[in-house]
Amino acid sequence: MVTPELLSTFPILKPLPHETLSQLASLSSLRKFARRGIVLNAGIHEDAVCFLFEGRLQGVDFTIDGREVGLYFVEPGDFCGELGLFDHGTQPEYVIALTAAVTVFIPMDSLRDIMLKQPNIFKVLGERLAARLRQMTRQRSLLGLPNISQRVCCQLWMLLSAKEKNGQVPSMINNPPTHMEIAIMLSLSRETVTRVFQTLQAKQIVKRDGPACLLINDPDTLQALAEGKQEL
Amino acid sequence: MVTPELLSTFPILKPLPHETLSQLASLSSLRKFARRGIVLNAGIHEDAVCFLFEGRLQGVDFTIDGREVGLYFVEPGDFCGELGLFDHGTQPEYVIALTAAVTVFIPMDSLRDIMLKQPNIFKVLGERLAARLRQMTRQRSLLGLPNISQRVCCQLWMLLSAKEKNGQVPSMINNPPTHMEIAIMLSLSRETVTRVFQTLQAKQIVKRDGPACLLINDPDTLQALAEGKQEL
DNA sequence: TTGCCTGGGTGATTACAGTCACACCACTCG
DNA sequence: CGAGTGGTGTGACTGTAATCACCCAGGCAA
Repeated sequence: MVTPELLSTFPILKPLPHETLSQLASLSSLRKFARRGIVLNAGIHEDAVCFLFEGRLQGVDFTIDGREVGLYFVEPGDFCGELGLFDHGTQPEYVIALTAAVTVFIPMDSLRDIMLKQPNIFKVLGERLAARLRQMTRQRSLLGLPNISQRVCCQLWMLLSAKEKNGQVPSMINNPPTHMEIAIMLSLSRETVTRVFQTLQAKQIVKRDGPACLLINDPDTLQALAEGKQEL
Repeated sequence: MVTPELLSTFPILKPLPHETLSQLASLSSLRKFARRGIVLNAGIHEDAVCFLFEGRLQGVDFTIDGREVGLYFVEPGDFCGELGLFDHGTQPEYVIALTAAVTVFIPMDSLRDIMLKQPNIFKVLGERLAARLRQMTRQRSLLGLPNISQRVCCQLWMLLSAKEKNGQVPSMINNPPTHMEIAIMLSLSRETVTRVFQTLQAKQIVKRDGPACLLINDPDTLQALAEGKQEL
């Protein structure tokens, strides 16, 4: 079902010897999810790490009063649910499928064994953890912004890749998050996000190009807005 | 200046052989900070990890518009600035002293060497990173709460130790954060925090016991408020 | 003693984001 | 085909937290 070749498409597993990959592959399982499917459950000991092959996932938490909170996105080639590798703890947040998704579940125990034996893998996993922490810190400081349109613009700006920021390629966001998804990432209401987008479109700063693409016409202005140098 | 004995008071360093500790100690330096002193700078490659011996530190970030954002506290025996150990990156957030503080700075390179040689230390550091990630996730979901008093109560609840929550010891918070410090952790204004505290005091749920201690008279009600089961 | 600073307390005012209520459009799936 | 659904667009209304302005008490230094 899962081949070593499939596993080696994931950057983090690529350096592993073929033999190890074969072994891992035999233990892993391919799992598909429909849109809105629950990939990982919060609060329980998930026994596998989830590698994303196709689609888009999102880590979400819920406040005590049941409100959804968006934490991060998972893109193809990336993985999630790895925290238990380090501390044997429970999965801290839910992971849901934003689109139909194809994933590979690799048993956590096996992966942990490999990680402890292969310092380079351990190292890469540590780096990943560090990166996630950095990302959360950035996201947290976003939430501190009192100006709401700035918050939205900042989030939009963070969704752009480094390349696009340099103007090396025309800026666009493929399969952009829905207004609702942006809203829960920023602790805003959906309507508020819609209204900000309306203004951005009216000012020709962004433009919808079909439902699956958002063109950023004027990245410079967007950046200025994100940095609070300009008012919307 | 720094003795191996001093280093071994830190739980994470305790398991290290005396020889290693001596070596580390000779490379480390003792640094004292006044209240409001900057312990670690954001955005630069800090070349040491900071271990806290006495006092209380706080990780803070700043939004683009200069607003302060409280991230986490560091208590004696704990450390901060360890992210670079994993990814050689820059320090993501500032760390400032909330009170006068005594710290030991251990060079990051030496610590990284030790960590890579001693898997058990690597493991503990990984656990720490995981714990911080979990804590940030909890804090993030706090910020999603639309009801402001609930947010404050939830934060207060998180500041209580597990023991105190079980009612094994009388609940109190020593050297509680100032209203301002709570405000920046929750993205609120100082006045709003004060008003919530006023209400809590009027309802005998909490009580000031001098400037250095906050008594929690009624932990159960506090918990109910934090969980939104009760309105303030 | 007199400042001076920090932390806390309080009212009046106001901006503004949430909420609710709809309408609209593009789908897809029986 | 129509029904249903998910994403979006918009107005009216309202609650509420930020802001501003001020006061007070305690600690500390000169």
